[in-house]
Amino acid sequence: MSETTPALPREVTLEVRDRCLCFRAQRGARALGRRFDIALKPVGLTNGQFSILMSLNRPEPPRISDLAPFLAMDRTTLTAALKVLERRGLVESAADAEDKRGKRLRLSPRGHAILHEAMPIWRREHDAVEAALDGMDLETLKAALMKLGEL
Amino acid sequence: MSETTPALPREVTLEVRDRCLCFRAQRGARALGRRFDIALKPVGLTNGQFSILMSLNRPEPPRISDLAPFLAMDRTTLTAALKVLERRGLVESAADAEDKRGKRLRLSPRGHAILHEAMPIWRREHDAVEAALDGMDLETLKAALMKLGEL
DNA sequence: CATAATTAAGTTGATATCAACATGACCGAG
DNA sequence: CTCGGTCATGTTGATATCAACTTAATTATG
Repeated sequence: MSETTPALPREVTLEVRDRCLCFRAQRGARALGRRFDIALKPVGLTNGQFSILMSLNRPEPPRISDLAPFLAMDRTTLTAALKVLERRGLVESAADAEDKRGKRLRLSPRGHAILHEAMPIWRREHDAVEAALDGMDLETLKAALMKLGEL
Repeated sequence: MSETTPALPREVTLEVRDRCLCFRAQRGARALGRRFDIALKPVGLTNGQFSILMSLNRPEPPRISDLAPFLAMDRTTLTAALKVLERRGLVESAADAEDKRGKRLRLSPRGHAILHEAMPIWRREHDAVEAALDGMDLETLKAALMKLGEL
């Protein structure tokens, strides 16, 4: 006993700091999410709500379990998020006629309207972010992030 | 009143789907975080806890407000996360001798030990993720994510 | 058709995230 | 020295995140 644990060498920490994609992804996602949260605040949406509402704009109303993999989001997280959006009247849900286990989700008129309001903000903010990434290869970034989302 | 809101055109949704970095970053970060959470479970750490502990391994014990910008994390989020790590005895804190407002954070011996245990897992997992990104330009990805974290 | 396996959702409990607000410590101007 | 501004941190309330468990409906098997 009383065996002294050696301190984790500083070089190991620097190896992680230099390589870790997970850390960088969390960090970048937090910062970007915060930025869009602030920008979208005037219309009363968070970046996540904006993405969820946008993903509901489909010809065929999706079910929760269709959306979860698309958003790479846990199904139960989505359930909780939708509860808020339904309460606010932005999303409507109805039991699937074909399969009573399922639930079909669609944008309400107010849901459409709020997205309309949000679009100019999204465009302005997105342009600003792209400008800040000045010169970096956007296509590589987008492709890599999509790939990560499919892990 | 009763002015019918036009549905958000499908093309607008497709524009967002095609371009939105925020959506892709959240999605990728969720998937990647989940993956590391699962891999690190045997040692009892989440990806975020791993990153926080790792960022504490510095010659000079940092304060909360030094770490928050480094992690691009809200200060109060960090406070909450540290509470858990302190409770588990992985992190120790002490009031800054020079400035009693501040608090210096450092890894306990158990904190060092758990990082030791986590390292082989992190290496294996990170190698696997890099392999899955097969051929994509890692340096561009890392640089872009760092840049996003500084927004 | 009856029962087992599967599938879609919901619930619970723990942590994560952040804005808004509150407290106490430091510091500079007068 | 003291008062006003700033700084470091903490607290609260709302939502986000996910694993584990539960319920109800469907499907597959014998």
